[in-house]
Amino acid sequence: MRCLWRMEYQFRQLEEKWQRRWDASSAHRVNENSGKPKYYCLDMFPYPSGNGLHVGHWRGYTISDVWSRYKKLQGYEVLHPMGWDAFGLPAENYALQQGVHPAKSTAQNIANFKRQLADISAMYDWEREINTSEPEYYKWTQYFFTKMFERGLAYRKKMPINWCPSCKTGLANEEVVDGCCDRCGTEVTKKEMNQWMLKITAYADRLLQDLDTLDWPEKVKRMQSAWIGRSEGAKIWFEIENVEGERIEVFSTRPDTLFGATYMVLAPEHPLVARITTDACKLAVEDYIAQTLKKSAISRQIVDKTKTGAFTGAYAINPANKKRIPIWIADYVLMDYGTGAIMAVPAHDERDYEFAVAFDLPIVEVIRPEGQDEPITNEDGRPPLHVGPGRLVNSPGFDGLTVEEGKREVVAAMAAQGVAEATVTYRMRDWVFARQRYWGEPIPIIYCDDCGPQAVPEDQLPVRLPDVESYQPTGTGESPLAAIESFVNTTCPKCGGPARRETDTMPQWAGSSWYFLRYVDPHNNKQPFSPEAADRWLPVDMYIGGVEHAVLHLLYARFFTKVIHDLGWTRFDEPFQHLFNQGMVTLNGSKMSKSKGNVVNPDDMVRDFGVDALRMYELFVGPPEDDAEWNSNGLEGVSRFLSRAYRLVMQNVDSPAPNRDSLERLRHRFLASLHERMETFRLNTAISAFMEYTNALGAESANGIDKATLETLAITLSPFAPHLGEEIWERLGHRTSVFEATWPTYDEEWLKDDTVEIAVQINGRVRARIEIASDANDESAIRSAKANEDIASWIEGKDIIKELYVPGRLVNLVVRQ
RNA sequence: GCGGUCAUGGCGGAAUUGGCAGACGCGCUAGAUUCAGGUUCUAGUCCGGGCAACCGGGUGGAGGUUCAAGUCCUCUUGACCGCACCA
Repeated sequence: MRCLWRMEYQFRQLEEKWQRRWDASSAHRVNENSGKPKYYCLDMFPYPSGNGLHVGHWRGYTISDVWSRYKKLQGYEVLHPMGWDAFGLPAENYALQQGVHPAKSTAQNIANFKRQLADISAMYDWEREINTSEPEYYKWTQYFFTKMFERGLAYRKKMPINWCPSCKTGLANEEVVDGCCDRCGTEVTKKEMNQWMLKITAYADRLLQDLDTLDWPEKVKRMQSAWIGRSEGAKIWFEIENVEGERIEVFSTRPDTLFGATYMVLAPEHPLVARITTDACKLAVEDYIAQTLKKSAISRQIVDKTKTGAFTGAYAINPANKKRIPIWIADYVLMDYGTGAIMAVPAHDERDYEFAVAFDLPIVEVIRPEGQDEPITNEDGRPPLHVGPGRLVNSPGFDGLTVEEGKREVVAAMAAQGVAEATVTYRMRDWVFARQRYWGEPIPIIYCDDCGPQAVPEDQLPVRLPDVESYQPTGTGESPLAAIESFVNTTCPKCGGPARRETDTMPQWAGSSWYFLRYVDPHNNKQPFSPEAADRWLPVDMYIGGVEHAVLHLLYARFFTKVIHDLGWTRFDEPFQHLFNQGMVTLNGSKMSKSKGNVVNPDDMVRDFGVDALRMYELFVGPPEDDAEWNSNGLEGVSRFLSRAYRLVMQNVDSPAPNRDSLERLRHRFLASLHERMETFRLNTAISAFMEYTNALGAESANGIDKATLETLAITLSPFAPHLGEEIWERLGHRTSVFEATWPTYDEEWLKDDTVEIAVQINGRVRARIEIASDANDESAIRSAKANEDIASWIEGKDIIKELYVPGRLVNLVVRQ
């Protein structure tokens, strides 16, 4: 007997050994000149929080690394980088809470994250590590902002924006979830501020249309599409009685119902409200506006949908039939959407109907369902609500048209009179891009009294974030930078005169909107990246991360990529060809988080079971896209498998058996099965394939295992368990890394058998199993089935009314009862 | 309210897309080894009946299409996700 200790799977020594070798040989460096086809596999880079990694974070990183190594073995030059999304609220709030300068706490957190990430043994090329908070990086984030400014895509506007009273900063619409701050959960208020905005709405149509070209989960595409919220309709202008020079502009998706507009509603914040309200109504209107402002965003939108409102005393003229219609204000009309004003058609809109009932306003039917001749009246004497299709009525000149025809013709007729125009409206708003916080990229704009706002020229970038003692948010609507004279006071790049710097910073999402471009050329100090390198590596072939960024990062990154494309930097205009959202890991049914106290620490798991075992369990725990409940027993199962596999290999590695057909057949079948499962990304079942294979090899091991089998195991296991793969490969006598090897292919010939066992069914129930030639035709298969003695008793004396053979699977005989 | 996803043993989950339901792992039962225990190995394990061969039932529920349904269709129950007065 050989030394027993060599048979045991000593994962700790083994893993340390290979990690040292990989480090020493810079095994994970990308070779730009290999001549191999490229593959870009990217993780959503983390913001380095103080909490460190748990086994849930491991899952996505493991999936992407297994995939990267698989692609490498398939002959691709794989770019698999990692970096830090280090600017922004999470990092800054953590720093404030700890009382440590964000630069310092961020550096500490990065060091800790990097140590923990190293445990995964992913093939990250750390030579390409990037950090969005370093001047070498954010110089270029600022550069792209100046380019947007020059193109009119970055502009300043005074408007009420979302404000988080706890984080003391303005927020983008995308950062407000259910009326609360996405970061801290505090209820968001409105604040009138002069803001930097990015004109993402100019790209709305492209962002929507190009979704079709992406290999992304349908769910994420639906979310982005809903967020963009394109709707076609018309602008219509209404004259106001006794008010000259002003018209009310509304947006409607149902211009066909214009004749049924019996009143109008303005949002309480609408600028015309004060102008048109009559003296008699002034008190009630002002009272209602005050009430509305008191209501928070939540109660206005979610909790209470009862219709309230106030009459302004003013009347508008319906341009279609010249009727006087009252103008109301109500909080069910939102200033943020469309024009902040609507024409109300109570007969054909649920909300308008409720409002009309509540305030006893007239309801006029203008769309009648197909096949109905007479008007219908409810018990309360009102026409019923009808939102579906039908034909126009009570619309002189348009009666009898369908809804679709009506939309076209009414708009055409009104447009001819200059009171309407077909148009498209989006739900998506422009991107509020300024934050009144310290820890972000300073917005590179200089205000000159003579020349106006000027972009900081490229040769003066980066505008460095000053190193200061006090970085607490002020809450006044000004950034902490505003108090730093030496930062604020500067000279105008155009006229050289005294000028002031913009003191707001960029949001957390700025740096991550183009980081995937920097990885291809991370040390370039002349350009954000080399266009040649970008066009060589991008778009990203596989982007892996959580679904929580569906309408934040993923939308912003697409927008930036399109802008950068339009600036002439790249040929592509979509960054991520294939997106994969991994499911989260739960414990006791809920997402792991430090605050819930249900985190499983990967450091402990690595210590007890090893890196390879934890990697494999992260996949084996369930389908990669589904949420999965953590179960340490499952980890033990995988660990046992690795021990068995290791033992099986080590028993045979020094004197492999000669090749034989039974092993060759098993091997090709395993490879076929593994191939199928890898290509369909069913990584949990790929692990099962290994278990099935080694179980089958266990039965063969009495006669020894051949070298081809052992090499196959080494190569195919290595994406999952890279240390074990390398070890086996080396023990087989190879001097180069297993990752220099080629993923083995299978031969269809070995998948075939001379005979095959099929089921014989009577009326769809399995009654026997028979062995037949695999190339048997229908006739002979059915003959064999009938000849079977178990089947004989089932068909004896009965009429067979149908018989069929599904090749290689089953025979079904249908008999009359 | 609108849109979407899903439901399979004691548990996590398989099922080449309409063709033998329950692969693989966990857990459990029995035995062997070691023995202080764990480890390791062998066999069994959807439910009911039977010593057994075998028989009957079975993929949330009710119908339907089909020679054949976890898979397709209709209705229904429950869970989860996204959006939510978007004109």
